[in-house]
Amino acid sequence: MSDLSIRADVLKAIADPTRLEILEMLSPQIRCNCHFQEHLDLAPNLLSYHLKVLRDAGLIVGTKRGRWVDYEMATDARERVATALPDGLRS
Amino acid sequence: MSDLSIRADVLKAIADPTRLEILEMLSPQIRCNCHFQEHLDLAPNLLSYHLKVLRDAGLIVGTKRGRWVDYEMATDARERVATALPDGLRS
DNA sequence: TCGACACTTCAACTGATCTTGACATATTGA
DNA sequence: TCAATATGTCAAGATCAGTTGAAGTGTCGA
Repeated sequence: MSDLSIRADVLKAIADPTRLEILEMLSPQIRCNCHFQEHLDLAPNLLSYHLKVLRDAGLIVGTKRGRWVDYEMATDARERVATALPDGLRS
Repeated sequence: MSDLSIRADVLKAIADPTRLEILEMLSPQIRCNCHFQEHLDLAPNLLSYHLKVLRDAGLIVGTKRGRWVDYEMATDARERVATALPDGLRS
């Protein structure tokens, strides 16, 4: 996997309206899956899919708590995104 | 078109290895299409397609110069991307 | 231990995006 | 003007991501 592909994958993970909304909700709070469920008119399995894309990209981390899962932004999420962006577009 | 979709579209435009490479080449130089042609082992029409995606997203601007086209980063490209990013991931 | 609940995984479908090849346009130099 | 060059457009096919419904896993309380 080339460096460029990895960077593209991180950006692809963010480049979706639903996932943008999830990420907004996680800045800077920790949220349980059920919170998204309530606010995002989305089938539970579809929500699970989008969370998995964000997890796989290393942008969020999920922690099981009983029968729930809490999600939070990964500590290096911001850095990951900054690295993925092309030089001239980093703010 | 919702705000989230627009933001997602800007990010989608960047979220591709070829287009990331094009954007790198444009930071901060102006390049003619032929420059990409030389450095990006890509069919000319395919290159044209990727440049169009970036143009449509408002991230680059093309200027005809004789039979060539010069491309440069749009002046507000950085701002566009910063706006598209979710709150917690802006650097 | 059983059923309900929260969440995830899987396989199939659909629509979007990427890629290709053929063709179109516009500019330059012979 | 004509051929060559640089770039762009179009339509078709291939590939990938999002969505759906059904089935699976693990946890809790009765």
